Amino acid sequence: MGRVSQAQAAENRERIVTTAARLFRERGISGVSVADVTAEAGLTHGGFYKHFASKDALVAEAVIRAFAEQAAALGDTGSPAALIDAYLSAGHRDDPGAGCPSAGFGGDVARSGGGDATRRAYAEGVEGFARYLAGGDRHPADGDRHPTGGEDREQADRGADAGLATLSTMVGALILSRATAGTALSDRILTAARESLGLRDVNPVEAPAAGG
Amino acid sequence: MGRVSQAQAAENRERIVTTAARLFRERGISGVSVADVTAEAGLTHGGFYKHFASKDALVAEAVIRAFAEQAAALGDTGSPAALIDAYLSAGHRDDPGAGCPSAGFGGDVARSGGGDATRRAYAEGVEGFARYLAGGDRHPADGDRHPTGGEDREQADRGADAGLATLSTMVGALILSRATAGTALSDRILTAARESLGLRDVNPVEAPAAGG
DNA sequence: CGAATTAGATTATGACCATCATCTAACGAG
DNA sequence: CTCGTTAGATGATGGTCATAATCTAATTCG
Repeated sequence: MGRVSQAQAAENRERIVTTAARLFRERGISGVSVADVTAEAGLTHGGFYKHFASKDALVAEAVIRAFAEQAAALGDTGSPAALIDAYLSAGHRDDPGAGCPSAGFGGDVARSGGGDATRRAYAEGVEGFARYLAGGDRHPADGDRHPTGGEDREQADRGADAGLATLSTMVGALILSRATAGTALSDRILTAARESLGLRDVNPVEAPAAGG
Repeated sequence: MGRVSQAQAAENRERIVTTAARLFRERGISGVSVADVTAEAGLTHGGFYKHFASKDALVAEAVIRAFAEQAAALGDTGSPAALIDAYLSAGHRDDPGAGCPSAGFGGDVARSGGGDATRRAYAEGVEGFARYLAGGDRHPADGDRHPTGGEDREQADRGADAGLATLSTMVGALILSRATAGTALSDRILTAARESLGLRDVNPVEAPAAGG
């Protein structure tokens, strides 16, 4: 139809980004069309290019949004162990649309899906999440910079690298368990990764979905 | 043009599968058309359906082929440490077409790309590779069955789970490093995973491409 | 040698896609 | 109240895709 209030337009744009962040993680970037996103957001595809310059521009914003959602959810999680517990769960495996963007976008971004802005946003998000996993006190949404001073740089880097290794295990296990979902192997992968990361398997694989 | 000898036809089919196994890993399953594959194999897309029932059927065969190639290459590699060394290298990161199928097909298979036969082939390949990583003496191409007897089942499962955790770290690091290629983070991910898996970093990230 | 077979080329089909031009009606500034 | 602005709908464009029918010529078998 015709026009809509600025507030309504902003809300519509917001809904497009949020919907895209979910759909792209669920079905992959190339598996979701602009029409899919706008339809799911309750619009037609016509007005899309009044809001975004291209599909790639939306992808970049969706990646940023997904990492922001994850960062916000991380604040709610208690210990690192609790995070890993939720991350390596059947719930998280079965709900990629609300799940970890590092895992959900990884394969597509590797094939340069979404363009350069997307790649940069993704790398920043991964680095922030790894820093959080390393026990860094910095909020993961703070960006991609190291502590400016060189004082405890070595210490920070050591921690960051431990975070990157932990993240690799988590992302790899999640992707493998998703790709083998429905087989016995899928649960075994989650359990193996949980034990490898120090979770004595109190409550095995079943657990609620992780925010990221 | 017209017809071709049975030997030539078999060779053409073979080349289609081999080409597909490479292209799908490089650009993703949905990023490669039937015409792309046949053209790269030196044919036109017309005769494709004389060889395969559908694109999905080709995908399933390509997955099987990729895992078979990997299994063959594993025989050449020396120690497990040497394998991990080659796996978590810049060369492997930058050559996905010849690289690990567990990582290369993971994202696409998770979204049910390729159909059920593909998913089954993928799960078998992953399990075989994990068993190899666990130090299992069984050749990874042998399939997906556990030792039939229950005698050392627990021992075997413990080893298998260790293999699954190691594989998760390797696959996750490879995918993350590919998605962040071109940034400093990419190399740091590989290094962190190497150290986490017990490789004292004699020769850092540079190394020849891995067969798997 | 001759006929049935069939690999591969040509061409067509129907579906989908990103992007854009155009239309229209409501919003918001004056 | 009025009119320029613009969100969003409609519809078109040019492209790509998987799949398939048809045609051809070479091969292989009798």
